[in-house]
Formats: sequence, C-alpha cells, structure tokens
Amino acid sequence: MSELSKAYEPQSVEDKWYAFWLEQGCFTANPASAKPAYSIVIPPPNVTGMLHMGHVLNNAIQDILSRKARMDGKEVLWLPGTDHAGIATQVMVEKQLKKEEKKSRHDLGREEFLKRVWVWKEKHGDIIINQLKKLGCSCDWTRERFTMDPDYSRCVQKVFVELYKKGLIYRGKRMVNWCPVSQTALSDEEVEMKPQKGFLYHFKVQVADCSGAVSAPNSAVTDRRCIEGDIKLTDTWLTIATTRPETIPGDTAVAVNPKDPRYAHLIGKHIVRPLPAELPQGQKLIPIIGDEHVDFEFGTGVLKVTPAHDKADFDIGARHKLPLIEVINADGTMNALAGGPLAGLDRFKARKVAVEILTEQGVMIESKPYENNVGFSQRADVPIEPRLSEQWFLKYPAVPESKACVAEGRMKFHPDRWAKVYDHWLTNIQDWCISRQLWWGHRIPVWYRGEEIHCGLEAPAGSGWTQDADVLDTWFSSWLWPFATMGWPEPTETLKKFYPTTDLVTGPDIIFFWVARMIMAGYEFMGEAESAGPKKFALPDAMPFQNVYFTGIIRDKQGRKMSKTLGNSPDPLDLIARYGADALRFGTMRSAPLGQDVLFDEKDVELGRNFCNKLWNACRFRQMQGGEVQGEIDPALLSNDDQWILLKLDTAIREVTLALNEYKFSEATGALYRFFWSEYCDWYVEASKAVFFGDDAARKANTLAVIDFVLSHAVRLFHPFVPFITEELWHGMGYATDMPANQGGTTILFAPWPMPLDEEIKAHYGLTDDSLKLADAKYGLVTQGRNLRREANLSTGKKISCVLKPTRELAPHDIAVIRVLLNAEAVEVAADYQPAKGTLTARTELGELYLPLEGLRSPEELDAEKIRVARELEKIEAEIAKVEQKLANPNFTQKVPAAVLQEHSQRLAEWRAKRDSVKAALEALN
RNA sequence: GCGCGGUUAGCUCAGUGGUAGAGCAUUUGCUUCACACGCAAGGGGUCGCAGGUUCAAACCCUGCACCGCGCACCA
Repeated sequence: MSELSKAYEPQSVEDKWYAFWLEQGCFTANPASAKPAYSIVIPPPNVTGMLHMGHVLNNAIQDILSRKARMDGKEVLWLPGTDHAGIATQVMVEKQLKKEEKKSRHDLGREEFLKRVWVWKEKHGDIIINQLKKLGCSCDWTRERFTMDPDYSRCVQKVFVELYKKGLIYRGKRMVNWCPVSQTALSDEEVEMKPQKGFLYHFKVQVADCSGAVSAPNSAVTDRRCIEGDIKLTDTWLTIATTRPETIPGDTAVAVNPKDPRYAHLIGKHIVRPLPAELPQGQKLIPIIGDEHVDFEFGTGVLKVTPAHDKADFDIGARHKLPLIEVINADGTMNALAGGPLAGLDRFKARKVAVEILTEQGVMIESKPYENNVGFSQRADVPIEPRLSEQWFLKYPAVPESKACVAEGRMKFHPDRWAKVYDHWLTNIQDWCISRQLWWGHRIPVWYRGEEIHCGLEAPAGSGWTQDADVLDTWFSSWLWPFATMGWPEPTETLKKFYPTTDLVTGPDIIFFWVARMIMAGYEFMGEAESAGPKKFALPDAMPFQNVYFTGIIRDKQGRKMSKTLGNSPDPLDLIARYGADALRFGTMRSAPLGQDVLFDEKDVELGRNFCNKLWNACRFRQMQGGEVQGEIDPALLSNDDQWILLKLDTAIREVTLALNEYKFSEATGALYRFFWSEYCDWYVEASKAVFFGDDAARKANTLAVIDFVLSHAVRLFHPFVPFITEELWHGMGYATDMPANQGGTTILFAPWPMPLDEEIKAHYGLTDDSLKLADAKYGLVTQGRNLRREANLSTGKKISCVLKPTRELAPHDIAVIRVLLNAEAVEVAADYQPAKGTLTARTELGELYLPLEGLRSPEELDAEKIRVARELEKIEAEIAKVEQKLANPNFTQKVPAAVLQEHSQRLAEWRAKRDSVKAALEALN
C-alpha cells in the first residue's frame, strides 16, 4: 500500500481479495487437521432464488462466526449449498413455459419437463452462490452440495426405505391440506392461518320424521333413498350457521350437542338438506346426530357436518360412520354432485350461488359479516381445501431424544425463548404428510404392480411395475442436510471430524420445517435413538448442532415485512455496488440485536460505509507519519494517552470477544464502533498530534509503536465483520510481514484473535486505574475548554490562549496534549492566576481553566452567556437538592451499603464545588 | 382462548436495584495539514398505565392497555 487514497474504495479491493482467498484455498476444510473442529452447514437457499436482505443477515452472521473460529485456531468447515425447493422451482419453470411457449407441464410430459427444470437450474443455480461470494462468505466451495445431487438423492431414498421398513412411513387415505392452485397435498406447517372477512350465513332446514325409511347410515348416497311417501315433514325447523354454504351438498349429517336441551330430543330424526335443489327430497334426508364436539354457545348450536371437506367434520363422520360426499374437485371447482347450478363453478363463486339458491328457497335467514381464521397455502396464498386423499405419512422418529437435548440444555437456542416454542410443537405434532403431487423433487421409491407393493432403492425385477408418481416434500430432503452433505451413510473423514456441527444460523420461521426435523434426523440416523436400531454411527449425542442462533426478520423501516409485491426490499447487490460489502455487513450487524426483528434502513449501510472510511483514514494517518512499522514499545516512554488507549484496547478486546461468544453481534459492532471512533480516533489520534507536531524523535517512534500495536489488534478484531478492508489494511500496513505464514503472514484469515492484556503486560506498561482516570480528567478538561471557546463564539480554527490553575501536578507532555486538543497557542499553568474581569472559567477535575477574553465580547454575547450560566446553576442546585435529600434520610444512611453512601457523599461534594465555581463565574459576568 | 416477545429522546435501539445512554435526525460553528463518508459544542426523555415490594425501581412483583409473533377443529 504505497499511497492510500483519500477515501476507501471497496470496489477495487473486494474482488481482488476474494479471488486471493479462493486461490490460496483458505476456505477449504481439512478433516485431517489436528486443530479442533468448527462447523456450520448453510441453510441452503432456494436454487433459483436471489439474494435478499434476510440472506445477508443470516450469512453475514455465519461468516462472522466462521472467520472468528479460524482466528481462534479452529479447523473451520462452512458447508454451502442450495435446495431444490420443490414447489417454488416447479412453479417458476411452469410460469416461464407458459410465457414463452404457452404450454403447461402436462403438454411436455414429466420427463421433458424435468429436463427443462434442470436446464433452468444449470442456468440460474449459480446466481445466489455468486451473490454469497460477493458478500464475502468464506464457505468451503469445494464441498458445495445441492439437494438433488445424485449422492444426496440416494440418501433421501435410503432414509425413506429405512423408515418404511421400520413402519414409520405408511400410506393412507386421510384428510390432508390440499392446495387447489398447486394441486398438491401440503404438510400442516405449510398452512398459515389468516383471519378472513366473510359472512356467517344462517339458514333453516326442516326436520323430517321417517324412522325406518332411511337405509343404513354408512351406505353411499345413491343407496340412501327414502320412499317419497314415507317422509313425514314436521313443523320443526332448525337453523344452521355456516361460513361455507357451497359445501351443503356434501353434508351427510347435522350434529347437535347431546347435552343441549334445545335439540337433544331431535337426535335420531332427520332433516332435508336444501342442496342440491333439484334432487328429490327423499335423496336429501340426512340424520341429526349427537356429538360432544358441538359447542352450543356458538352459532345456533346446530352444526352441519361435511366429512369430505372439513377436518373436524371428518372426525365426527368417522365417529358416526357417516358417508362421505365429495363435491369439490382437486382444482377447487365444484363437481357434479354439488348440483346443477354449482357444478363447474369455482368454490368461491359457488358460495355466492348457493346463497342465491337458498334465498330463492326462502330458507336463508340472515348473513352477517364475520371474521374467522382460514388456512392458507403458504406458497400459493389461497385458502387450502381439506381433502381426502391417498398420501404418504411419517410418524416422526426420535421425538423424545429431540425434546430432551433442548430441554436439558445440551443444545442451546439463542435466544432461548424459542426452546419453549420448539418443545410445544414437538409435544403436539401429528404425522407428517410427506408426499407431494409434483414432478420436481425426490420421487418416492415405491413401485406397484397390481396389489403388490415394493419399497426399495432400486426398481424391483420383473416387468409391469410402475413407480409412485409423487415426489417427497422438500423438507424431507433438507432434514438430512447436516450429515447427507458430509458423505453419509459412509463414515467419512469429514463426518468424523465435523459432525455434530457447532452452530446453526437460521430464521425462526423455519424452526418446525427444518430445525426440529434436522434434530430428529440427527438422532435417528447418526445416533442411537431408541427407534434407530443398529448403526454405523452410534454417536453418544447425535444432535446435529450444538447451538442454534435464530435471527430476526428483516423489515423495512416502517416495520413491514420485506416483499416483492411491496417493492420494499432493497437489492443487496445494489447496496454492495454502492457502499461495499463490508459496509453492508457492518451496518446490518450493528442494527440487528439478538432476538429482535431488524428494521432495515439504508442509513445503516451508510453508517457502515462511513465506518470503513474512518478505519481507512485512521490507517492513512498512521502511514503518513512514516517510520518503522511495529517497533518495540518502550514502557518508559509511554505517555498517559498511550496508557489510556492500551487500556481501552484491552476493554474492547474483552467486550468484542464476550459479545461474540454470546452471539450478540450488534453489541460487538457497537463496542468496535465506540472504541475505534470515539476513543481511538477522537482522542488518541488527536492527542498523538502533540507528539508528531513536536520534535522528540524517541517519543515519536514510541508513539508509532503504540499506534501499530493498537491498529494491528483493531484490524484483527474487525476482520470477521469487515473482511475485505481488513485484509487490505493488514497487508498494506505491513502487519502481515512479521507473522508466520500460517498465522497471519499470508492472510489475516488465520491471524490469531487478539488476547486481552494480562496483568503482567499491564504491569509492564504501567497501565493502572490512575492512568485511566487522569486521561479521562484531561479529556474532560478539554471538552470544557472547547465549550468555553464556543461560548465566546471563537471558531475552532482560531488560536486561543488558556490558563490552568491546577489542583495536581501534570507532566509537561500532558499540558502539550491539552494545548493541541484545545487548538490553543498556549496553555499557561499558573497556581496564583488572578482572572481579569470577563474571563471565562470552567471548573475541571484538574483545576480551574481560564479563557481570558480581553473584553472581546459584545454585550449581547455577555447576556446570552449569563442566561446560560444561570441555567446551569439551576441544574446543579437541583442535583444537590436531590442528593442532600437522600443523605438526610436516616433510613438511607443506615441501610445503604457503605460504598453507595460514600459515593453519594462524594457526589455531593463534587456538585457543591461545581456550584461554587459556576456561581463565581456568574458573578464575574456581572 | 393459551403461550411468547415488545412498549425508554423525533426515529431505531442499549440499559436486570443506587447520577437515564448510543447511533441517526436536529441546532450552532468549522473547507483545522487522516477522514465533509469529516471535526467541535449543544438541545431534546414525568422510561406505556395503575398498584405493590424497597432507604432507593426503567430494572423486581401484581394487574391493565396497546403492538407483534407462535399455537389452537368454534362451524
């Protein structure tokens, strides 16, 4: 770094160093290494996805953890990859197909369509990977995995077969969440409950008495005929409340609570279902049944039961052996059984038409606006349709082990409140519907031939077998990620070295989808879960990671979720182009406190950029002073400022290290920011100018040595957060040269993480509390002096002369520092100074500071000054009163610890002294 | 309905019993020889509300309000 530019220019630096790191193989993990292991598996982003702010937050954190671990001397594996993301990817390719060729996937056929998806994947799959590289992610790209890689696919199938053989996977006809747009079953987790504004319709039905006329209740509808003449319609009408009148044709009973005195006597009788209108009454008689499920407080206390289209109703149906009438097609339209006017209509259109028909019949009583929770397909954002279909299900394995590891604190969640959410979910889970009616994904390894069924890794021998058409839920492959990416089922060196992984960084929105299931898979396939049976890996504790860090959700500055439709999501690549990757990382980290959502504001990135520029220029300042790099520090030559900054560095090292250990990234960046900007730059660099502007060569060399010591540590402390600029400075400042090649000599990546100064070093340099206090007092004096200057309306550029009447002895160098910091021509030390009229004074810890003005001020300025000083006096009096009151309370003085009491007394003395001084100043103004 | 978070300066957030803090924004003054992506000095808060514990509460306890999230088969 011969000449540093005036401002930091990230563009010229970032690509260069990333290429260098790759070339040097810095990110490649070596399983044979003797170093202790540190590992993270990336939450694989959607292969067709684009980098968004959530990725930035998530991956910046993983990179910080990885880089810190490298500097701690660990062998680091950050394993990257992408997810095939079944529905999302398939939909994307289907859309493109529609747009460009006006074809559906069925037009192409399964095989041809899948070819197109792979083409898409080859074309777009690298985008997000390259974006992660832009961000600076130090992933081991030699181990990049994709959930549809042949090896990975093999793992997924193997797992399916194993669980099938154990009886944990089974096929059954059950009620599932059906997405009419994607036309596939979904798991419970993919359904999002959303409050929906609709209507609660009340309609009446007539009770019929036809005992004996109805055939067995569990027979199919077509057989359930009443002879027209046998129906005896009664005068009793029941009112039913429903939000879904379009499902009336599918009703096969009406349920009341058997304890409900209004209706109990009607149980066993029938009602005439009003729809389909054209069917003869005899074919529409359905029984009134008694079921405890019915809440008689709600609605009318009469519940229509539609077993084929409602989960709860399905259960009631099962209890009462009711027949099922399906009236809705897979695509959400009504079928022929729904009746003439409804058949073929979309379910929502059909709702309106059903209401019209009921109104025409004169049975509609009222419709009142009503808000209820409706399950939505998370992916397609339409209401899901509970639907009876044949699907594959998994009974979750290793549930007790998975609960225990978190409950017992062996696996830690950060923040830990998620542990409760996790536990609650595991306590209440239902079997997992794992089959999807999609083409893109891992095909279910089951073949059929007539009544025969074969589950295995290969197609069975013989002809006539057809494979199950469905694929597996994407999460059924991602739950294997922590070990399937490392060579499982073989006991590879990588697995032995890096499993279980150390940290997982992810969003709380996938705690059930992914985190919980990975834990179960870990116990089931890597450990000795009770259900697991004999294993190649009987790890004593097979949990896939030791810590889970849950990030917040990134929102815009108004608190709204980032979304494509709102257009409120900035493009991270654009931000990187404008501010630099380091700026984006630092800004994001600084504004992302543990466990809370992050309100993103571009100002944060700006702050990051400004910070990088500050770091850059501080180094530039050092470089402009010339001299030997990293000379020896001579303790005898240390100034008070030197001692102060070394102590502040020590504090910063401790704070940043502790914050990182606790995953408090905003605290760590906050500490770095404060240390570097408010302590090092604002005070130390400015104070050092007293040395560099002087002519003490020995002191200059020593100051340079201190600066190099501080900067070489600071740059390392910063590296995990801002990797590019720190690498540039590490080399440019020459800090790499003295280090062994594998410990910082080649790259800062492996430079040792700074250690706090131990007691021995502190003693060696004479770093004491007193040095800290003296410096604080000195800088306090400077602030007060600048304040005087400001009161006198003397611009910062103007040279002034001050007088200090000291309360303690000060080294000549400290006086020189004060002079430089005040930008004063002279600071005279005079024990017997008698201020002239109109001299501004400030009472400081080090003595009275005077700014003689020689009558330079106008009467207006004097008046303004008087008002200000009088106000200050008021404030001081109020503080004194507050402390005096406390000290006057015998309860206080008797009960309080001695230290607190002493502190209060001292404070009172200080305030009183200050009051005297301010009073004197005020009098001097008059 | 149950559970979990949150409520502190205009904004975003730190602050777990003893003098209310930071960044941004704002005011004023500075083209001071590292940095205007900067420097310096200010102004600004009855810590959501009501009780309680304590010598002392932003902090601990109880209740309430509002915001957000998760879970839940009220049609």
